[in-house]
Amino acid sequence: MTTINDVARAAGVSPATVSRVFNGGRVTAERAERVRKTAAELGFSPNRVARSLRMQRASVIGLIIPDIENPFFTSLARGVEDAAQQTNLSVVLCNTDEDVDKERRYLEIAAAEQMAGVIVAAASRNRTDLSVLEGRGMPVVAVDRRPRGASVDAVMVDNQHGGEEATAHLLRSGYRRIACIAGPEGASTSDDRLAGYRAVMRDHLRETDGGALPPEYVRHADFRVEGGRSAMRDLLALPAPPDAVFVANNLMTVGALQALREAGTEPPRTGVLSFGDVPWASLVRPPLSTVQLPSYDLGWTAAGLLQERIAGTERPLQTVVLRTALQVRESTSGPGAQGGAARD
Amino acid sequence: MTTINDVARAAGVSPATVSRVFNGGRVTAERAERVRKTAAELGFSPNRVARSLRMQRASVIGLIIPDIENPFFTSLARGVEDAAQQTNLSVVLCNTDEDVDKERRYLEIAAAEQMAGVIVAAASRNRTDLSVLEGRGMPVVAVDRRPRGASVDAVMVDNQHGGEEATAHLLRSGYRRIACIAGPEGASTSDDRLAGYRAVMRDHLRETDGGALPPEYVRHADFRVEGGRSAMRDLLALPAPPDAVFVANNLMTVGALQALREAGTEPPRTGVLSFGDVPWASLVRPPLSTVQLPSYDLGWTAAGLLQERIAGTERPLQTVVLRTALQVRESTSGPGAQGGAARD
DNA sequence: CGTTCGCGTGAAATGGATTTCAAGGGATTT
DNA sequence: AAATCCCTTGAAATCCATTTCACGCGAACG
Repeated sequence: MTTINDVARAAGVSPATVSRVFNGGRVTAERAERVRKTAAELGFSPNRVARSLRMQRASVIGLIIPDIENPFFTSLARGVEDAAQQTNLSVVLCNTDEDVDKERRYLEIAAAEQMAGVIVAAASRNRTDLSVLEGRGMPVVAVDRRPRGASVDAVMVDNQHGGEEATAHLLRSGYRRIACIAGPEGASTSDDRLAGYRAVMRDHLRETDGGALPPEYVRHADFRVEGGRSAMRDLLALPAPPDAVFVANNLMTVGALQALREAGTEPPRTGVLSFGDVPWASLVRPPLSTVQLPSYDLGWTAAGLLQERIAGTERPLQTVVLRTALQVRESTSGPGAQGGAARD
Repeated sequence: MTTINDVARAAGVSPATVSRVFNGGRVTAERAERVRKTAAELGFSPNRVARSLRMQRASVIGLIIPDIENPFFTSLARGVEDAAQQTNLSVVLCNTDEDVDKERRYLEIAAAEQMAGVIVAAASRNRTDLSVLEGRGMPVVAVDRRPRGASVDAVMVDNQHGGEEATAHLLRSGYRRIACIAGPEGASTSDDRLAGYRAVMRDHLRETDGGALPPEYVRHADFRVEGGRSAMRDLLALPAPPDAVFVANNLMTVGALQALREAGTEPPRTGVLSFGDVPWASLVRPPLSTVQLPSYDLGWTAAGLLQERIAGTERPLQTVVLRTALQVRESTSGPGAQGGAARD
């Protein structure tokens, strides 16, 4: 491998000068040209490891996500990548598999590799511990979930608003007995969505004198396919089953749809509104309305904040909240569309 | 940050001894214990950057894939990751977006970061150039596609066999006019699958005196959703449209299904067999049979080969070919199942 | 004309771990 | 008792780019 010294010798200058040529130091034009030419001839590219060691910082940022197979996170990753490319930072992706231990290992690696910064979608709000990084003063941005007690910039989704939007849409479509399959209790991503659902339902019931929200209409599951499926089964087994359901994440929606199919009451007979885009939603028949998460923008924005920090800005900690967007996909929506026909 | 020197001073030994304690050198038990204790107290962990610089090799392997949003590659990534974890190598993922330039940048980064090795699913068989890595003697394993002219270990899928299996299954299910939506001409992953299709169809037609395979039954598309959709539309517009189609990758299958839905001839009226698992296939109604790609094992095997190379084995270059597995998912399969009923 | 300022330059220090080499000490062999 | 050997240990070299510091030269200024 050709080093900076080889280039220096060949060009008849000192290594310092070569370094300056590549890093914007002051060098006379004539020399700079000579160095560049020699470097090109020798196929020199600076050794990033040596540079990182000296600079105490690598030109790599870490992106730590809990589930690489969830399209939400891959789309987020694309956002980060595209934003990072603008400053010549490269992104390395680490998949924690929702495992706090695995996550800790990756956080340690990020620290030990002296990455320029880390964007982390925490595996757990309680148990994820960012102190390894904070202790070293490493720039960190949390996305989607902000670990408790962490003093970091964050980019979040307006989950409550999304929950409201989703529930309101189901009401508008004519459904009335609307249930909710929420995520794990205590997870803020789930609690906020649920709060949005509750708020809209409460208002609606008050206006229509509809009584109270049946407590059994709220189920907690684990954000996974299986959990959504069994929660939906439970709901369908109720004496007064719901005519629609707001599902708090995409994977559980897949499960809920499976349960509905088994029971033969698929949408639009039973309304389904998913929080988060269901992968390949176009394949689902009929098409499903969803609350779209701004996953790409989440990543893009987080990368932006991180780069500001890396550049050394001193602005106070910042939390950016991005809104969801309702995507209506039903051609003929509402319980009447098929339900009515079935009654004939 | 506490360094190896801090530990050495605190423990009253030389840095060399501390290094030996952590890297399996010979140190008397009593001293080793003291060093370990001091290191723990000081919270010392070796600086990976410095280590990489000295060792001329990082403890990281690069995994370069063309599309992080394709479940095939994410599953492959999981395989690599799980295998790598066993030797304390960490995996960094780079997404090339099927873009040869972006890929080249990542290859250069891998070289400059002195990664221990690279697993690459090439963006292009012709234009991907691994010489940056080969020049430095860096261990490389190709997965899924082997770039032309590269002297590297490889792990491939038995694409021809998969194509045969798929086509034979459609025949067994009772379909006769079977078309094929292949990938881009020249891509080996596509050509081999197509070859499998052709071989089985030729045999079948010969046996049944069915004449020649209509050339218009073979369409080439781009391995993407849109391509699959328009290819399927073209097929349906033929004077004698096929009654089944073998689609050469998962994304095009999604497109083909969309086109079939538009035309109202969804499976099983028109048979569909996808090469590669269709994501969330359980949502598709009715369930789809697929040729399962051993994506996870592809990754796992590649990581194994890579680790052998990293360890310095001298065995000759090796290509491992993994077989596909037909996954039958139809409950009532074949054109008669619904087609017959419709005729009544 | 002498001083100051600014700029370009190279020598050398720096970052932190690994590894070679030589030396020292204890045990074993002759 | 002397010679040999093996094992442990630390000093110092090494990996390579960046950056500080000091020097020297030419221009500008008093």
